[in-house]
Amino acid sequence: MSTPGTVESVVTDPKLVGERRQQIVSAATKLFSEQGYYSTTIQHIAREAGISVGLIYQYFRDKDDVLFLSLKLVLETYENEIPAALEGIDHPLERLCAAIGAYCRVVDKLREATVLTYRSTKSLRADRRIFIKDGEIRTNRLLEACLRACIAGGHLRPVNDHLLVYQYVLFAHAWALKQWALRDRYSLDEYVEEGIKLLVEPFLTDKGRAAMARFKRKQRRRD
Amino acid sequence: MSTPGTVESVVTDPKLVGERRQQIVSAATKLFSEQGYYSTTIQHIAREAGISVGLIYQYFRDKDDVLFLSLKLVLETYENEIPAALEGIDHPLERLCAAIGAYCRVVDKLREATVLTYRSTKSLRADRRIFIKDGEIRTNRLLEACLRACIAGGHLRPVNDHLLVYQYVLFAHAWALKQWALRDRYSLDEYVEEGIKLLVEPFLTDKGRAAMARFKRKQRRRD
DNA sequence: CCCATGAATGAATGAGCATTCATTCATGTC
DNA sequence: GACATGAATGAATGCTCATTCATTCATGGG
Repeated sequence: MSTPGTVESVVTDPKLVGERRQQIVSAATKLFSEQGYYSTTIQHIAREAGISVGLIYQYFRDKDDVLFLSLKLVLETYENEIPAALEGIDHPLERLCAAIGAYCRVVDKLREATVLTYRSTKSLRADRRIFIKDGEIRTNRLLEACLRACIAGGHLRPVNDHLLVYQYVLFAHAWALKQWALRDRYSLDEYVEEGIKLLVEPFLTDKGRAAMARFKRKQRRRD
Repeated sequence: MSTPGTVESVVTDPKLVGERRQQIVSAATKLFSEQGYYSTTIQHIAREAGISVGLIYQYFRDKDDVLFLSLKLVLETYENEIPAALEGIDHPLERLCAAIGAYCRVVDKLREATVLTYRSTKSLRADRRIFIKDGEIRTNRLLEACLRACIAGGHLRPVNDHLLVYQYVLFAHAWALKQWALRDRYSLDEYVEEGIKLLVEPFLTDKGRAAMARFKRKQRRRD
């Protein structure tokens, strides 16, 4: 029982389980994000979700389970939305920029919850912590693939792709982590644009620079 | 009473206060880092420090106070060690690289405690949280000054210095935050070197590139 | 209409832990 | 050596939760 990625429920109807858990996790994520894991009580969560305390224990074994599914949901959103944003984009460079932009936009949407992953991953049981980290690695790979394609296509000069991807990730996360310092200096779009100037453009080859200029013109026409 | 940056003590002898607090904070930092703030009890801290529970309350008003001084110590270490590492270095570029290297080295030394600042700053009372953030801003300014000097001296081309400094900070913090992913790929020195390749070298002017080459030769001779 | 089954409730339990404080200890002073 | 002062102790207090479970509610089939 209790494989790392799974959470057990007393209730059997899968549809109901899905709905109730969604309801509980959504309330929990809000409260965990605002006040942290330990300051949030099961009674708070129940009130916020509009259900009784006991009901939570019909759908989760314990509080750790609730945190786990909350964090898992955040990571899954990353894993879903970034590929979705790349849909239909062909040029490697454009894909890379889109991926960075998408990452930042997801972080923006899940600002509080992203901070939560930094604050609370360590509060999880060890096996689940690893599970969550794997999710992060999977997301990184999405970016890494975009970056590698740019290098392979000769649009970016060869660089330490592994580390550069980390910089992209950190750049996106910073939008949530350092919100207090960035918020009143940049809009989200400006932030992304400046990020690309710092973390993509310096590595462009001549070929890449030409392609990039084309996109920028195209984009300006779209605005 | 209780100005944000101060902590009150029942004990009056300043020397004793300094020693005991050091002893308590050191134990607390260790435990907070390992298990988090809420899972660490005052009784744990007392045992780890080899003193009684009651004594902690002679030197700290409450548990929040202990966390606060722990975090404050980390920030102060940053603020002290980075300038110390720049001592006697004149060339702006060399200062910038030294500052980045020093930052990474402090993070390495305080690896667990640095993670703690991310996990637990929000557990502090609001006014103290601001105090801690100010400390971070002050540290950033150290780096910003180095970076600006490089630009002013024509060694780096003009860039968004504010954001680039954040990338430096994140790069250093990542050494602690993403330890599990970086540890077995890079030694600390390699990490710093690769960081400079990604976050400094791309912005070098011709003049800067020449200067950089000189330092590298000098450094190789030193090894 | 009567049961059986699964869902939902929320008061009660009990463990854990921050904080207090009555007491003891160490020292310096006269 | 008696006293005063400040340090140190750790058992006791009281509060805050996670978790349980006896009970109630809703439904659907017979």
